[in-house]
Amino acid sequence: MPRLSKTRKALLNTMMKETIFEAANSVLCKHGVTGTTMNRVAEAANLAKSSLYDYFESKDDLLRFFNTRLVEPCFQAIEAIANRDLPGPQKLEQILRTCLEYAIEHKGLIRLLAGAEQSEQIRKDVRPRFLQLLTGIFEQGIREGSFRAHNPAHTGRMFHGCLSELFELQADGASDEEAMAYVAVLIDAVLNGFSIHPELSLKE
Amino acid sequence: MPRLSKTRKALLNTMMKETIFEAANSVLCKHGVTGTTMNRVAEAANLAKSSLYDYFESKDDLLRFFNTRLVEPCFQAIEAIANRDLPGPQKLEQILRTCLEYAIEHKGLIRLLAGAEQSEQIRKDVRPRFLQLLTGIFEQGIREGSFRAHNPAHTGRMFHGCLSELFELQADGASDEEAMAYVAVLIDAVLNGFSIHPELSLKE
Amino acid sequence: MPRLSKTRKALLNTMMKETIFEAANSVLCKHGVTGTTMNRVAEAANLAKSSLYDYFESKDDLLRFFNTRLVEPCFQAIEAIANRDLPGPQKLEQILRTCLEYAIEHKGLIRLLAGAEQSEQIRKDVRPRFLQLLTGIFEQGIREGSFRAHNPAHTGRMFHGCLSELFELQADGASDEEAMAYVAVLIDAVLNGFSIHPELSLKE
Amino acid sequence: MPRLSKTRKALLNTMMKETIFEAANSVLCKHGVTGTTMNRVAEAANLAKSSLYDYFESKDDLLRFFNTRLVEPCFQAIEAIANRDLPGPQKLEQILRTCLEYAIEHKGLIRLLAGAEQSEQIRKDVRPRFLQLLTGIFEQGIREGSFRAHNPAHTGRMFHGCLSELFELQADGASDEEAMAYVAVLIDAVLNGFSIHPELSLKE
DNA sequence: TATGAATGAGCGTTCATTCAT
DNA sequence: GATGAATGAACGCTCATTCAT
Repeated sequence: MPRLSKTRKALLNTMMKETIFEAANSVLCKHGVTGTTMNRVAEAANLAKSSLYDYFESKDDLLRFFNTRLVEPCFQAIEAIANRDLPGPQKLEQILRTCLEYAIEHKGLIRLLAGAEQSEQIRKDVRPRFLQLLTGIFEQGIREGSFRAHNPAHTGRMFHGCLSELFELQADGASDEEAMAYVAVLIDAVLNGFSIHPELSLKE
Repeated sequence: MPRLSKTRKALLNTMMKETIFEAANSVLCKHGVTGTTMNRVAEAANLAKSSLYDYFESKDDLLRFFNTRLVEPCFQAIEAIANRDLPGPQKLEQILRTCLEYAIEHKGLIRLLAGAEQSEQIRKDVRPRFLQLLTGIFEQGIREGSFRAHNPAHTGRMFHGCLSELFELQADGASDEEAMAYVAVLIDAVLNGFSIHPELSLKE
Repeated sequence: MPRLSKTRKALLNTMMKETIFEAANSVLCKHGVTGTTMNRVAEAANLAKSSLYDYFESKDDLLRFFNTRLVEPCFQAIEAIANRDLPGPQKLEQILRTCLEYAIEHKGLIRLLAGAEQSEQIRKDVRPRFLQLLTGIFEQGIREGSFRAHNPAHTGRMFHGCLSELFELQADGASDEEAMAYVAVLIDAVLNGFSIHPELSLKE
Repeated sequence: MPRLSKTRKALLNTMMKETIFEAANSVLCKHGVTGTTMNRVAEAANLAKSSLYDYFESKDDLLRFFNTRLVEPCFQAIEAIANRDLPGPQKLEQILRTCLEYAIEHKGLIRLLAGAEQSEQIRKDVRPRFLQLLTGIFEQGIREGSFRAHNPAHTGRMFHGCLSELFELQADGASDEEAMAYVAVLIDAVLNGFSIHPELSLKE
């Protein structure tokens, strides 16, 4: 039964990675990125420190796994939305809702993405791609005539900032309801702006 | 002459703190928060490492001083704007411009406020106060009839997110011109929204 | 059938040791003594790391096996030469040629015997016996009247030093031809000395 | 008195380096190059491990200090001899005597140079230079008509091998008298060869 | 007052070895 | 008999902090 054994082996390996990942996740939630040391992860996983290295090549590798498991799926869901045949504003709305779902489900994600101590790795990987994606949506919105002709890189960035605050909000311990309310306001503000009679507000 | 000597002492102490702060600031700009070690600060200040402890109780204390010297003045300038007798939208605009000026002038501030390595301490101190202040402005704006009646805590948060991106932008190495352009778009978007005919876009 | 099974067992055991040895040898050639880790050996042998311990008590034991398989045969060939009925100079010549052959054939031997990372174990085992053997040959040579009446322990040691350089030369990456040339010079020098009119060179 | 203080400082620093060096030297003698760990050195020096790094940048730096303090002076003395206006054979003789002196005085040198566990660093630095130097002397000797026209790189190498054995001899715990005797034999052998009537010994 | 010297806890990583299955 | 999982000790190194002078 070498096939079975191989399968089993792979499965066990995957489960251990998962266990360690969860341990690391809990450490991350408690101590932040900087405080996530191999020592603490090992302790949380009830393993010898050296055993971590049987499943992750290095600390970097372990952190990269957070990308794979938390950030990347979320980002890909976002990317899928961006590629749909939808008007820009609705894309933004759906992206927001997706982020909300992820943030509610995976609390660890928040530590990773909230400003305080983002993993350098993740920042470098994801941030530019995300900004570019948002820029694209704003470009589309402008083309469609639904958005004003602002520099889309800048409006994209603004939207990104508002989105980050969603994670911050949750990192601050807000309830899921608050997070949902925040998203609702954000959606409305994107579509309708903050201001009443906006085109007049500055001139008068 | 105990009084004079006391005064002199206090003055000297203040000057030394200043010297060390500047040294630390230069280190911060070059190496980031994590890279700001007591060793490097001492070297930059031309002082023995142990002498730093005569003026700052700990590294944390030193970092908190950045709050006092960089973040706090900026925040107080913002607070002053918030307390002026101005319509909400204009307050936001002036706050933005103030932040821009500070960020351009004090590059160390950026390292402190942006990205992966923000000082946890500073976050905890400033963030809630800032959010509250922005909330107040949005409340005022709603009262004045210039802003829609969104939950002002949420719109404040959104604005904060957009503002954070200003620091991120600069941490990414953007030119001052780009930063200015971003601020201009942000001001316009706050006032006029992203969308065209916003009040219709959702209904149709 | 205990006897048969015992025989078979012993045979299998021997074969496994051989397999592991060959794997270790290839690792040794590639990575040197220090770089020969149990992990690498196991990988090269296509065995679990722990299985190595079924055949060798410890890493030291494994390294000692190199003695048995590489060094010892070479040494015994040398010993055989020493025991032949030959004049001393010719014994030395044949020993040299034998060493050359071994070194050319078994590159692992070189890693074991040359340079910075010689196996301490092997040194301790082989060196004194080799020195003694060479001493014996020089004694014989003196008795026969072919060598000057130097302290044979010392001349033996000198010869050993020259021989070591053969391995060093190869460890430095010299071609087989160079190694042969070195041996040729060494033979000639032993027989004829470095100097011309040697017996006069000091007196004049 | 800044000048005095600076001098004192430098002196103390030098003395500490010396202390650590001696501690490291004792560790080296006891445990060999591989066994010379920062832990052991610190313990031998009665210092915290981290304090070693106040005087040496790294373990490599510490080992390089052995070069500076033990190997290099010896090598430079040898180099000076090589550059004197002397016939080749006498150069070799003087080099031998110099090595003997050094080896008698600095027992730590022996662990560094004897084959068992030479420092890789030192090997790479010194060995080729030494071989080249010896080659030069043999070239000169051939030119002068005192040495046979062997490939001088090879005879140089042979001489180097004989010299190495001097250090080995001492590492084996031989008395200074034995070492001297070895050198005497080596000198005589270089000048007069091992063999009697050498030019005939092979032909007949 | 200022400092040089020293420290201890902790970091990420490696590796020979053990043991239940 | 062979293995995967796990371990503990040690490695080189960093850094905030302390203390006698």
